[in-house]
Amino acid sequence: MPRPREFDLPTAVDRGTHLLWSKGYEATSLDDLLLAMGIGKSSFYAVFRGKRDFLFKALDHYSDQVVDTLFRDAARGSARAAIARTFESVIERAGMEGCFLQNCAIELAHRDAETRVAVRRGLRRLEKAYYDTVVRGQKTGEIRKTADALTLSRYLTASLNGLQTLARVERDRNVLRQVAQTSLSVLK
Amino acid sequence: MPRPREFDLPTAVDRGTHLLWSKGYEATSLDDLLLAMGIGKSSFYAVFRGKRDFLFKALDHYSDQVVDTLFRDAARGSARAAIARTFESVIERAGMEGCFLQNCAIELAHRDAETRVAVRRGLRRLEKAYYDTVVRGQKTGEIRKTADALTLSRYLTASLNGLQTLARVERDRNVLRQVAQTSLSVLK
DNA sequence: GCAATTATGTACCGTCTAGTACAGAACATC
DNA sequence: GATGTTCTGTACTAGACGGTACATAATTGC
Repeated sequence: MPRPREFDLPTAVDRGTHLLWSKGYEATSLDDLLLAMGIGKSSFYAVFRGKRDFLFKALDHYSDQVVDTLFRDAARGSARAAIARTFESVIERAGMEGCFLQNCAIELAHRDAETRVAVRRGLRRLEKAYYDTVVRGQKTGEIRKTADALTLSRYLTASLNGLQTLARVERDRNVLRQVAQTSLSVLK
Repeated sequence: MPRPREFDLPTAVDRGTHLLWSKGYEATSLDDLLLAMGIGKSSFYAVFRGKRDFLFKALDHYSDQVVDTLFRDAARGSARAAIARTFESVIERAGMEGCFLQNCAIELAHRDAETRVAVRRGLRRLEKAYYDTVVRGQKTGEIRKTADALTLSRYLTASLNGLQTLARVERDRNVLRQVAQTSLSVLK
């Protein structure tokens, strides 16, 4: 009975997410968003309550993906190397759009409780991925056992975000690598 | 001959800076800005070329102040304690407006070259303050001499920004303190 | 008090904003 | 092919946006 929608919703969400991610929430107009998603206004409002509502969907969508991307193949091989790879991938993308979670944390979280919750949920997932890897590294002896795994995972999450900030203005990848190396030296 | 302006320019700049700092550039309208600064449009455009021009003035103004504030009395007493105090003052202001330099780095730096330059200049000042303190600490033996002072100062700048990000969504100050302590453990 | 000069308030410009209303097109069922 | 349902393009709203133009008010030197 119902006519099926013409566009692919996951694809549209993915495209819209990337736009909010790279341009920021306030700087992105609804028309920008629709153009990037490749859909019309009516279709958009048929699925989402508005721009703000879409932001939460985008944050969830991003959170789903980022951990998978950063921690691909993290379960095998060296735990320290897996963690180092997450830092390296930030360095590779220096000067680009950064981390959507951090962007929203900085732009919106201090004045919007709902966004704060969504960002926190995403950062917790990242923290959890670090935690699992740290625990594994502590078992194999790669990572010192004198430090609390939970604290270390939070420290790594914060350090990654610090590196992201620096990567916005610092183009010299060797500088970023030295900073990353210093951050990771805590694990030894 | 010329009629003197009615408002105090430094005060107006300071107020405007604080608004851009707390609300973000895109989310702040020119009218918001004028209201906060307590001046009219004509007066504003008589002094600044526009909203964007004011941003640069605000960034410079902020950069002048933030280092002074964070490193007040940093030259005397323990160097490690002075650095720890900068982290502590971030923790005290958890959930608030964060660091204007980081905010602009995240919101604007990747798509605006001029802002990037202004932010980098500000972060370099912070880095320099850390550098001086680290060098002093290394002389007194408080901070290990095996690490390069310049790298350490960059690491501290990045770590402070990482803590700022976490402080946007994490209200538990003990968690933030543990992360800060882990960051500072690199100095030993 | 007068003229010269400059700061300021206000009205205005065209453009863009998020969001709504609605007509018509496209599909599934029968 | 008719009918009912849903999707989608377009026109529209009311207001906000950054920025400009200009008349008026306020101060100075004389």
